[in-house]
Amino acid sequence: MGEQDKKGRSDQSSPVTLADIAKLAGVSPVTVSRAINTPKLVKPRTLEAIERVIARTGYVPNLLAGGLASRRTRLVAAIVPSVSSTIFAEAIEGLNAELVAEGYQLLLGLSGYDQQRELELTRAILARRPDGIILTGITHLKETRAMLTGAGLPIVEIWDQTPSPLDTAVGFSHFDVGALVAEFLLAKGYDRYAQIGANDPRAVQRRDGFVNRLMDVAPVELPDLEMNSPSTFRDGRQAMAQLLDRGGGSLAVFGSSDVVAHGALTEAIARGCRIPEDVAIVGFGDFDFAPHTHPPLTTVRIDRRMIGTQAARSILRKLSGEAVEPMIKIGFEIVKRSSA
Amino acid sequence: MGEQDKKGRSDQSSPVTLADIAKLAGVSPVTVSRAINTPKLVKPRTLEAIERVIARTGYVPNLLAGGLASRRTRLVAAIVPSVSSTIFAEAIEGLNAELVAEGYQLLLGLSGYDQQRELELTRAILARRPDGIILTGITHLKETRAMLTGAGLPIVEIWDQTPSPLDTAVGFSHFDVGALVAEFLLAKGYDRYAQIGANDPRAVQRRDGFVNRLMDVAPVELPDLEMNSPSTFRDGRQAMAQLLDRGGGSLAVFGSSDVVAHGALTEAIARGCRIPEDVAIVGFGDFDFAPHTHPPLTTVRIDRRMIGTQAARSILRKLSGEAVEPMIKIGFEIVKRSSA
DNA sequence: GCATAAAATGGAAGCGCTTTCATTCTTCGA
DNA sequence: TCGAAGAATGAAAGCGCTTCCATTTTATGC
Repeated sequence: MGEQDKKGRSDQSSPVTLADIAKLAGVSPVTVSRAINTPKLVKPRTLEAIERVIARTGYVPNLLAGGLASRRTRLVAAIVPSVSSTIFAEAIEGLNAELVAEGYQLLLGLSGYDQQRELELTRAILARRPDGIILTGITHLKETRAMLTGAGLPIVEIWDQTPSPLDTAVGFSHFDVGALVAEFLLAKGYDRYAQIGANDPRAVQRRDGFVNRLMDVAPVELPDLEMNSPSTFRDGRQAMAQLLDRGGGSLAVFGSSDVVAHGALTEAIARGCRIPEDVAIVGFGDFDFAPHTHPPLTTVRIDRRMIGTQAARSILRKLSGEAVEPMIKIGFEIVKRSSA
Repeated sequence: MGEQDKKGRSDQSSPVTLADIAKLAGVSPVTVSRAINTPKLVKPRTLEAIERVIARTGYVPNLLAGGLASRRTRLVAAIVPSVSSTIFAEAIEGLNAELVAEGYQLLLGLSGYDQQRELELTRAILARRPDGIILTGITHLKETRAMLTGAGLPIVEIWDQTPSPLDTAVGFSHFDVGALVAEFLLAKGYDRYAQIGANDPRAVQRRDGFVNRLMDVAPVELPDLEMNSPSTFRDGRQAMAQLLDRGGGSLAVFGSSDVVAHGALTEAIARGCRIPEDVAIVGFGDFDFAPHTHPPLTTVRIDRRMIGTQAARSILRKLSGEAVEPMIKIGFEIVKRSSA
């Protein structure tokens, strides 16, 4: 079992077509099509006969042909930076669950935080005529935007908030997250405030919100390091080392993700700092490990999965002709543990 | 910008077709097709003219039509249990990178460790006529196997090892992993040996290998808990609690994943056990957090990404008519840290 | 300058399905 | 028993591309 012809002939792939089923069942192709797509339009007796033939032959409809003819592919595409980061993975899971329940399939694109790649992916994806597309973030290349709006399909931008989405957006204000964390830390009172973070647009927004809120209180220190997204444990550790080397009083740090915050935390501990008296750290994302770091990490929680769920619903609703609000907000909250 | 017609008319989606381009460029459709797919068959002058028209009109080829006609979709599907577990996410990333480089797209299916869902996904996926398909594991429903072999496309089963793959497999022996861990723990000498794990086929294989190797030395204890995959931190903690409650001497535990091992470790620490004198723990997967647990987790490392990479290569090679060895083995090794 | 091979191009058919729109069966009230 | 309305079914066309083959153009050698 399982010998695979190497591309040679005898490759009858799916020899059985809808026409074959029709012939075997003694009906016309249209009827078979209806039996599959709109069974209630077919007389029970006929339906049963057709289903029997389908089962017997192992017929698998060709959705390429179907999609070409009907202009509906039941395919929804999503472009995310990465999937090995829990943050996007869970959104994908939520998205997928919702889509599958409605008979849609997920076409995945990974952009690696690269807008040029996002553009190429968009082109490749649009070529498959998905019924809808989901993008991460609200900053895209001009060409990407043009291509997308020209394609005339439902679009959802996730993970961020904007008054002017391409079509629809599901997310929250990263600026507000930064401000909230600043507020939180401010209430506890530290001598120094710093931010450690990556350079993707959303992380930058969080930093800006943080900096902005602290503007009148203290300058926010930034480590002198180039940190590309996704930032790593090592990044966090190095950044913290730098901050600590500068000396000064008690330090409050906002990390652009739990990963980087965990690195920072580890460095602080390694240097014997007392947490959170000498050094306080707040992360972002509430990753799985956050409750289990030493000490447990205070962080910002977002319902990641819900982002995917809502994105799917937006698309699905649009496809069924319902109106959808252009901006769906997702909540966030600080989860207080021991690191701050 | 961005108003989305609600399914109404005026939905000319992609108004421009290959025929339009042909007309505008003053050539026949065939020539445009060649300009896109096999540019070297077209005279430079003509090519340039066509490309200009394409750029000007923003033409995006319809791959549904293309795939239908050519019987090649440049689509590769992958079914994995989940994507929010790093373990599969990284394989997906590796897979995707390799595919994209060759102009292929990834169609993703999430089975949630459910074979019935795997079957449904397989059917839905096959309907899109992918050029190849990747499945997780080597145990599938009879119907799934039948459908797959009948479809006549390259198949790769990943994450496990087998002498009789459906077509090709990329992975390693989970049984051997279990045996290796047993060996490792045995060398250190403990009074009791236990395994904590999930119930997916691969986790079970790891347990069996572990149990088998220890057979002549000591009975391997198992907690009395139902643990569905993916097993959780909480599962690990509870399981360890149970094992510790039973009393007895020093204990060596093999967890079916780093997550569950981390939970176990945490419980042991919470009870004041000395690690690794009183309790030793070995995980599986070498997840990102493994070096950062307290104490750092000893575990089994696999090149997860490479599994994806090799899977993609297998498919790609098959598609280009090259021969591919039916079983590609991926190495694994114990990463010794402080927990064992 | 001409025959010949090679390079470019085009015509026709068809991939496997769905969409009108038309036709044939049923059902049911009068 | 008949006719009308509704339920089932079917015929034909076409979705947008590629394939196969034939035809035209260009380059090459003598």
